[in-house]
Amino acid sequence: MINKRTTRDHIVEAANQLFYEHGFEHTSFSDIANQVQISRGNFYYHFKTKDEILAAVIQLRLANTARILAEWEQKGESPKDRIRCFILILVTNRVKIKQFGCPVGTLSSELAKLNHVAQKEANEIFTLFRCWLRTQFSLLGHKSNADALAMHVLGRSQGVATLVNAFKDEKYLQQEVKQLCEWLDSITDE
Amino acid sequence: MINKRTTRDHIVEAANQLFYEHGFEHTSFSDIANQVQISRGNFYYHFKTKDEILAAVIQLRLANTARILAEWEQKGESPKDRIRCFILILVTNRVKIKQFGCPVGTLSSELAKLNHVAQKEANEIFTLFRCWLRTQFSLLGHKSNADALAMHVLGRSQGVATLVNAFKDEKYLQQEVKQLCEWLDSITDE
DNA sequence: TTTCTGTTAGGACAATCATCCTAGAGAGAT
DNA sequence: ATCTCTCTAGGATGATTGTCCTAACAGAAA
Repeated sequence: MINKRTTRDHIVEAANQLFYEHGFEHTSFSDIANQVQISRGNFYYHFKTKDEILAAVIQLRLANTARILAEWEQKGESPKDRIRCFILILVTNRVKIKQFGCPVGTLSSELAKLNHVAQKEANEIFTLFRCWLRTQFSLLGHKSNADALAMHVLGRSQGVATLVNAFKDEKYLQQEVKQLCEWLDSITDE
Repeated sequence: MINKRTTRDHIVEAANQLFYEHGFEHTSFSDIANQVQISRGNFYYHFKTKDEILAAVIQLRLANTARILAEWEQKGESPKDRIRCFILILVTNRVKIKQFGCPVGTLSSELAKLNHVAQKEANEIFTLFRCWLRTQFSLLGHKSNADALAMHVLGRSQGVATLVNAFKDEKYLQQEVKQLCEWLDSITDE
């Protein structure tokens, strides 16, 4: 029972990484099986279809995201600090973003093109960030337009991730992060 | 010669559309052949490999982009008007963006994940916009940071396109476009 | 007519894909 | 030892992929 869970976890973790680095469609059963060092037959025992793996990967990402947001909730003293934590993931994950873009945004747009059933679930990851940011902006006193501000920050991050991925320009990333932080300052202390 | 809409052109146009709507990898030879109503054999006469079609599609997009930028150059009276033209493509193409995202950004990130050889050529489309915007900001008197401003507008647009595609929220799009235009005003008249 | 050249159709090819199946290993219980 | 159950391995399946081949067609040139 314990052994089953670990193998399954290994599969989901490998799929999570490969879906991010090579895309959902460009990742095959064999790719994942090779990464985990198990046979394709064993693989099938744990997941009947590719969509099942995708669903599991999305669940994993949702859980990881929720965990990170909870951590920020504790770490950041003020709502402003917490929002800064969000902005700074661009810096923290810059190496991977340069190579593969934002995991949330790229999965979302890939599934949109495939017209995939899991599209909605994948976008829930966006929604987690959105709601969390909205809460922080509300706490900052921007109750009336908290959602718009949340979407704004989310969009700015997405844009930066896309262009950093295209141009591999770290200076641009730093510049935009700085600008975003300044924007955050400008709407908080008045 | 005058009305020379050759089979080859039809193929490239169909591929251009399908690559945008379903992605490069998820579009097969058969898909394109079906769309153009020709046989796969005829197809092969015009393009030996899938990468050749991709290269042709990118060339088509580069030409189309250059044409549009030239049009804006003539239509827009001031550099500011021209930059506004760029910002407003989000509104003009909002229906397609909602469904499939930005054609430039999504192709770029897909090819990045595939580690495709045509990655660089695809990013040239971004570069066309970037250089054109840079020129406009230079003409506006922002010579020293024209490139940063160009990248900023480009990034904001990309972010909006990604989130509109995910959330299908047209009100958010309108709001961000308005904000971008206001930002443009704020850095021009002082 | 015959010949040549550019174009088309349709099938063949090996490779790869997601999926499915069966045999068996290993451990624990009886 | 036998039985049972979870887990694993590896091959088979049929569909689809990108790629390639060859025969036939059309129109112009000879």
